[in-house]
Amino acid sequence: MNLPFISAATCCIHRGAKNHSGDDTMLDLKLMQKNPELVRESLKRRGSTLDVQEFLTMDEKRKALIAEVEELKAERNKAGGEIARLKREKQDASEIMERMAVVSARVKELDGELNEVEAAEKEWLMAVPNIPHEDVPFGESEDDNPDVRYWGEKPTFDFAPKEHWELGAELDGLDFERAAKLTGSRFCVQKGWAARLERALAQFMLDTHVTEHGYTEMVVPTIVNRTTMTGTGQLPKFEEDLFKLENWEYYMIPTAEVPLTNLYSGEVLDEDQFPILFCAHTPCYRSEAGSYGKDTKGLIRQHQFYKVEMVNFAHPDHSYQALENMTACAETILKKLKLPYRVIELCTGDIGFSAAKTYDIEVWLPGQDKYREISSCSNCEDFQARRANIKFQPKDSKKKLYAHTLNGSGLAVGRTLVAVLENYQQADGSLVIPEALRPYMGGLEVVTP
RNA sequence: GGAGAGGUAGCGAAGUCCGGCCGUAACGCGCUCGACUCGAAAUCGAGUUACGGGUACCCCCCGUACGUGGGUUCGAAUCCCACCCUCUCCGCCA
Repeated sequence: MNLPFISAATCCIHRGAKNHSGDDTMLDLKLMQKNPELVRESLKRRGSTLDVQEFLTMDEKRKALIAEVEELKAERNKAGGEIARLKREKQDASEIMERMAVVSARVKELDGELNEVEAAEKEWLMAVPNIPHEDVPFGESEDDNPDVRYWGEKPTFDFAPKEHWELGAELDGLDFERAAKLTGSRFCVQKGWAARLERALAQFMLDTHVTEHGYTEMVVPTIVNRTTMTGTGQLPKFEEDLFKLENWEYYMIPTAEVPLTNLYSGEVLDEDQFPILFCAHTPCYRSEAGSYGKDTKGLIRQHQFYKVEMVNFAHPDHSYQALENMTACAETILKKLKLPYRVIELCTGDIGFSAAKTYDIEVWLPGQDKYREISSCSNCEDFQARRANIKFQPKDSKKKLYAHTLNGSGLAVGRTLVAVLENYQQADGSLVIPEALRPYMGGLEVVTP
C-alpha cells in the first residue's frame, strides 16, 4: 500500500474520526529532495548529527520501487477490466487470471518492500527538527542567546532578599513537604493566600488576553492521544519527557500548545479567519527526565504546574509580525505586574525542536539574583501544520497552503507567583500584593506572617 | 458495563444483500465561472478531492485513498477477522 508523504497518511495507530487524516511529515519532502543542502546546513547550525545523505538514498530506493510496482498495478487494472468483459461474454478468462496471479504476488512483495522504505523514511523525517529562520543567530548553547531588550527597574532591598520557597513557607503559603508526602518530589501544595494568588494570576492573565488582546478563551482536554502529541512535535522524539497513562495511548500534556494547536488538525481554514487567537489555562505535566539536580527546591521546576498558553494560527505572510505581537502580549502581563524582565532570542543551538524562531522572556528574581524564563514565544511556521495537516484556502489561488502556527506562554503561572513573591517581599517578612492583582484577591494588599 | 445504528468528496447522501462498465464517486447543498438582469434573487449552462510517480512550470498519463489494519480473490466500498471513532437507548456515576 502506498503511503503518501505529504497528505492523507496515517502513520499513527490512533486516528480520530475525520479530523486526524493528517500526515505527520515533519519537513517538506520536496524540500528534502530539491534542496538537501539547506536541510543539511540547518541541521549543522542546530548541532544535529542527522545525515541527509541517508535520507536521499532511501528516497531513491523508494522511487525505484514505486516505478516498478505501479507499472504492475497498471497492468493488473487493465487485466481486471478484460477479465470482467470476458466473463460477461461467457468466455474463458483463466489464462489472464493465471498470469495475474503471478503479477499480484509480485505486487504484494514489492508493496511490502515499499512499506518498509517509506516507514524508514518517515521515521527519519519525523526526527528532523524545524529549520530555523535565517535571521536566527548561530550559537551552540543557551550561553549564546543574545539579549533583545530589557524592561523595568530591578527592586532594591536594604536586606537580603529571600528565595521564594523560604518566604512562601514562612508565610504559610507553600508546603513542599506535604506535597512530597502525597506524591513525591517536584510537587507543591499551595494554601490560603498562595492558592488564591495562583487563581488570581491565572484569571488576571486570561482577562487581559481576552479583553485587551483579542484572544478567545478555551477549555481543552489535558490528556491527549498519540497523534495529537505527534502533531505538535512532542512525539516521537521526546516521549521520555511526557507522562503517559498506563494501558492507554494517552499522554498528559506538557503544555496547552498541544491541544490548542491540534484543534484544527486535518482541517482547512478560511483565509479571512486569520489571525486565530486562542488562549487557555491548563495544568501542564512534565517528567523532567534528565533535569536531576536542577532547581530541586521551589516552584521553578515542577512535575505539575499551571500555565496560560497563547496559540495563534496565522497567514504565512504575517506570522513573524504575529510572533512580535504575541511576545508583546506576554510582556504586557509582566508590565502590568511591574515585574522587571528581559527578552532574549534563542540561538540555533538552543531553539526548540518545532520552532523556527523563539523569544524567551526572563523575569528578574531577586532571591536568586538571576533572570529566569517565564515565557517562551515561538513561530513554528508550517512545521506543526504539516505534521497535523492544518491548511487554509487562499482567496487568490486554488491550491491549499499550510497555515503557520505560533505558541507562547502568557505566562507560566507558578513562575509568575515566584516572581511576585521575590520582587514584592518586604523587610518585615510580609508580601505586598501587586496592584493589578488586588481586584482578584478581594482587595487584599499585604500578606503578613 | 449491556443493546443497537453508523463512518463514502467542503457538507448531506446513494451504492454494500448478489465482488468487476461505482471513485475525475449517482442525487442534493455549498462554492467558482459564465448566460439572463440596471443590479440582485430565481433559472439555465460549465466547473469543483488529495497525494505520490512519470516530466521537479502547465497540460497530460499512471498509481493510491470508501474509519484503521489484516485476510480471501485474477479483482474488494462491497465478503471475512481485529481494532478505532461517532451517535441512540438501558445501567452506573461527579
